[in-house]
Amino acid sequence: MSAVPLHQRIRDEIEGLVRSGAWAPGYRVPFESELMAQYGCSRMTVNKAMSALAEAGLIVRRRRAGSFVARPKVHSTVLDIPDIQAEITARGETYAFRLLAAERRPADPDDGDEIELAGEGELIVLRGLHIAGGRPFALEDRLISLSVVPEAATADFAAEPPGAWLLHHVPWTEAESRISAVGAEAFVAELLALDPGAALLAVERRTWRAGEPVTRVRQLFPGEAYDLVARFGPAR
Amino acid sequence: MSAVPLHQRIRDEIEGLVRSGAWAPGYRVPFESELMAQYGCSRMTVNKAMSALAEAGLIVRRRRAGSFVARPKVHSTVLDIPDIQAEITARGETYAFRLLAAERRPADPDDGDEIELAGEGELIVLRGLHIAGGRPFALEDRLISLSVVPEAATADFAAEPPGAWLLHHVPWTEAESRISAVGAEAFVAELLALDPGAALLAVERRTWRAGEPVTRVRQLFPGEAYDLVARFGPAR
DNA sequence: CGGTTCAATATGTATAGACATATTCGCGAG
DNA sequence: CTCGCGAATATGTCTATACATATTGAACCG
Repeated sequence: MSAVPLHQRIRDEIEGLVRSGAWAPGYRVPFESELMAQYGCSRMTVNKAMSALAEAGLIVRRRRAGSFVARPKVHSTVLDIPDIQAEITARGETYAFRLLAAERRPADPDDGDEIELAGEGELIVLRGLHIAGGRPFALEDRLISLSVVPEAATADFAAEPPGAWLLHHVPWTEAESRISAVGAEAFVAELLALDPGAALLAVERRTWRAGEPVTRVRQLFPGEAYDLVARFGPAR
Repeated sequence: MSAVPLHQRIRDEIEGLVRSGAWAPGYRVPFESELMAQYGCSRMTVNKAMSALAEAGLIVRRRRAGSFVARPKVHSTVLDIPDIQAEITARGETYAFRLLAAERRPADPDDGDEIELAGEGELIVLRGLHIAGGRPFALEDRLISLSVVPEAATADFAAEPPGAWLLHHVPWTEAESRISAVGAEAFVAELLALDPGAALLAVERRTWRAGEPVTRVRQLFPGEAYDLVARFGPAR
């Protein structure tokens, strides 16, 4: 009853192994000859699957060396506000992250976001301030699921901001962003050194890895300070 | 000196014909057998090119019938705020567009945006208000290049808002969006029925077709009224 | 010891042929 | 005239084979 063509099945299985993290970036995917043996098919069939994965950017192929799980480009998924730190230093400004609060605890049973992330397990709950050129640049509130990302328990988010840390440690995620504009509440205005009511760009992003919720972040940017740029067109 | 493989060349040439609009949506692409003859190669080579185009969503293939230039899904390019009208009616609210100003003229020689769009030719310059459920929803300022889209000269933008009209008449575009938050100026606040200084979501989008600039639009949304949602992940 | 050459190897491209499958068209029966 | 069925057709999948090309590692030589 397999209406699924073989090259598709090979492709899907490898894609699953990559996206789930079972094969980390840099891992050497089996050679075409090995996959031929494993699936009992011809090289062209394996090749079709692997070429498609390479075109999709999940693997990188090198003659004579083999095929490897790609290291996702930091800028991969457009608009992701990929890495505020990288963004700022690329502009030539100094960057700092001030961790305002950090705790580890189970989900608040009244908070849907927290329950979705933590399940029965625990969360990391963070608040921090991104600082560019000495001036406040963004306020960030973040939740991280410890059941999906146990390594987060021992990460030092004062040294490496959580966004950057997650990008480096949890590749191949999917994300959904909601973007809106809000006026600054009093305590936010104070933290960002703005007048109360000033226009802020609000970004809320939720991220999954192979269907498992990884993190949820809310970021507030002074409206004038940040332009979110998204470009759509031919990938190559 | 063609380091370009043949299947890639076939793919690129067809992609160019589609993206430039030379082959409109619905056009029947030559059969594999015809392309075999045209390029003097085997069917597998043609097939590789066509399969890739199909996967990229540029063409649709139907057994026995042939291959056709795809009709781009309105929602294709994420985050494009594709069609405000469609968005609003999908929510079950009534939609209206009030055209506040429309003119046709050469580019202002002091305005870079206008010159880029018009070149030596003329522009359509529009201002309009999107209205949802009887209340102002967005203010839109738009430029359209008449040299790239001559049909725009005879379009009735009071009947069909310019965003929707362009989506239906100029497929296969690329776009770049800049998103920020601003406080409402007095005249904007009045048009949108808000207090001056209220937080607005500002979207500026520029669109190209095969490298030619098509349109540039600035839209202002009441921050609380609109959530821009962008989702990133497996395309299929 | 350093550098060059060369052969081994994994992927890249292309071919010809075969059979499967979905869809359409036309023909013939009712 | 309509319905159903079968033949024609374009794409979908897969095989076996061949040669090209980039890269690596090791043998070889100065």
